[in-house]
Amino acid sequence: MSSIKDVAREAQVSIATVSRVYNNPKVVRGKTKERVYSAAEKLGYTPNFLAQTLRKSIVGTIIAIVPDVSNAFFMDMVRGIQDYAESRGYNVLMGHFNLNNFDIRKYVKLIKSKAADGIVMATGHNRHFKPVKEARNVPMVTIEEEFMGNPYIYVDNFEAIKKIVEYLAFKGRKKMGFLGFKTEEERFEAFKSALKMYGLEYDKNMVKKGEEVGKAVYNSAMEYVESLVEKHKIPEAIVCTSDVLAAGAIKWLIKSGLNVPKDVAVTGFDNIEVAELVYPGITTVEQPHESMGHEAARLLINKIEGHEIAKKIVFQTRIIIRESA
Amino acid sequence: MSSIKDVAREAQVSIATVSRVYNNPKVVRGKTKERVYSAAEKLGYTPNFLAQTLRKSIVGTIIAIVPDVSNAFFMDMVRGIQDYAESRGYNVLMGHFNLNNFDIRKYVKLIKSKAADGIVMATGHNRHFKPVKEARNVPMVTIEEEFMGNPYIYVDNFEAIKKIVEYLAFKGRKKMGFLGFKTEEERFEAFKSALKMYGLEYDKNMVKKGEEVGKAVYNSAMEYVESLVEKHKIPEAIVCTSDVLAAGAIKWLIKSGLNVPKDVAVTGFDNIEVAELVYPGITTVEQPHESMGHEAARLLINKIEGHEIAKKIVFQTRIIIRESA
DNA sequence: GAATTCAATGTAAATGTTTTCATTATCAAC
DNA sequence: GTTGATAATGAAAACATTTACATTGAATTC
Repeated sequence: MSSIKDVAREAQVSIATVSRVYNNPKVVRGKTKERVYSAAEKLGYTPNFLAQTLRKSIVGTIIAIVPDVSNAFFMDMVRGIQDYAESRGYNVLMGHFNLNNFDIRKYVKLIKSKAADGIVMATGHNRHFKPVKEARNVPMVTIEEEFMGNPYIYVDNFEAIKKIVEYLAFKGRKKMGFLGFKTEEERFEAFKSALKMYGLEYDKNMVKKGEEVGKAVYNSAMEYVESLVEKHKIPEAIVCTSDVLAAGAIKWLIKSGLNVPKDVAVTGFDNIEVAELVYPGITTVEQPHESMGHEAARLLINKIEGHEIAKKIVFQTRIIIRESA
Repeated sequence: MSSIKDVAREAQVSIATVSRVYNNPKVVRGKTKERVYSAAEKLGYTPNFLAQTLRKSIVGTIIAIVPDVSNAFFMDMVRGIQDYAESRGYNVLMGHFNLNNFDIRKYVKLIKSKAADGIVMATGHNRHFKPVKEARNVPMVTIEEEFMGNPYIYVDNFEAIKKIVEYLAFKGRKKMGFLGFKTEEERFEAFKSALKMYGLEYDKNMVKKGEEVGKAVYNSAMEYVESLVEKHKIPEAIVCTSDVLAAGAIKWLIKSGLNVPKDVAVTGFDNIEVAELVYPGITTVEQPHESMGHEAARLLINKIEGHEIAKKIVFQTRIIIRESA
């Protein structure tokens, strides 16, 4: 690989001039510029990123940490992050979160060692995650939940679930079940509180909060429906905390000879492709994943570049009505 | 940020010694090491990644380019890439591919400027992608299709589709339709060739090859089924080139009052979560996405580190039988 | 024609490391 | 107490840049 030195020699100028041609072209004479350009072309020169950033001490890379489950949800978010980062000239380094084997210090180290400037974290479990002292001064923005007092992107789960229950109640459904995961407390609380609000009875037998390890999502839905059938406790509606869960529930309900939505209405959460793809289409809560990623990246980059930024950005959800409820 | 210099001063040793403590600890005396460690601790020192790689001229970053559609397929692949890269101490930079707005030169530049060492490319469209002269000497491994003579990871589409048709024929299905995209020529050819092999008739009316721009996947399935119904040309089986297409087809078939698989059998491709999630579960071809990513990363990193590597790695597919066929 | 100004370019320091080579300290053997 | 060998450390070059400061040269003004 040829360096700036080689180009300088070839073009018969100093290295400073070559550097200027790339960083501040207007200060160098047209003719000299020409010489430099053709020398660079001839030698196939590209400025060395490492040396540049070492000198300028601005890296231009952010880390995006998402769970390592293959969910379209996170893929969309990553895309939002990436698109925006790109528009600001930043690169995105992939990080991944694994519930039973995650050490954020690995990523913090990348920041401290100047391999990257900041972190967008969307684990879905920040809340259950101990603060890490090394991460104290690392520019970080989280999605969905707060972490260590950093700015975060928030979706009003409480409001969303409330709207869903309201919709179901409005449609005349009384006995409602809940299918979610242990970590989604806010949504569960919202469910219970909404039931109360609409004068509906809460039945513990119709609730399942799974463990969420690995690919248990599908099994969780299956077990849930099986236990309902076994107990002869069939709700008139099931509120699920994700579209994947809802799809699973629908599948098993149909298999058990029940009709969705006639016998049992089912609602999801996320509005990912699956919600549209299955039959019946899933009535669900839309989360603007891509925009969330977008905003997270925007906050982070602004912070990195020293601007004052918001502490919290709240996104509105809306209900998408399809056939399942 | 404190540098190696600061630590050296604090510990009263030379910078060389500090460096050695981190890179080659056994050559420095225990007591000195102690001094250095506590100085580093006190100053919160982390070696500067940029300076390190500048000096060692080994970067330790690869770029993973995947399409920007939110498909679990690619998410799995990225995970495979990332997991393996991590195990070799490499970071993964996200790149994304957009059919009508993709310029690989952006990524090539990152390599040339030493921001990264190589590229794993999984666009699904390499074949239709013009060679780029700048990319000539860039370490690159592609997935699914060859590109510019680089090593690639291959799945035998021909064989896979053949197996699917064989299975359907074996089940007594005669009139078969095909739903895929224009770019998937190999699978289409395989379909036609397999029909011939089993003495079945090819009916142009039962074929759709969509354009595949953006999120058209779902619509494509809908239009396909609608046109079949309109023409009163209902096949006994439909071979789809992805699970998403299959799910869409199933949904619209059911909506049209047809029974899957009784009236129409439907098969997918990929074996992503959706295949398990919908009802009826989709009979499909399993592609080992994660392993493919894994192998791609392995090849690339070996190439980067100067080892001799394979030109082509072929993965075996297998049929996963569920309810839809 | 000398003085002044300004545009264009060059020199050299600085960024934070690793590593080669040279030097010094330590210790055993005679 | 020398000598020699070896272990531990230091000095400085090298990696590829950017940039503050200095220098040059030409044009402008008087």
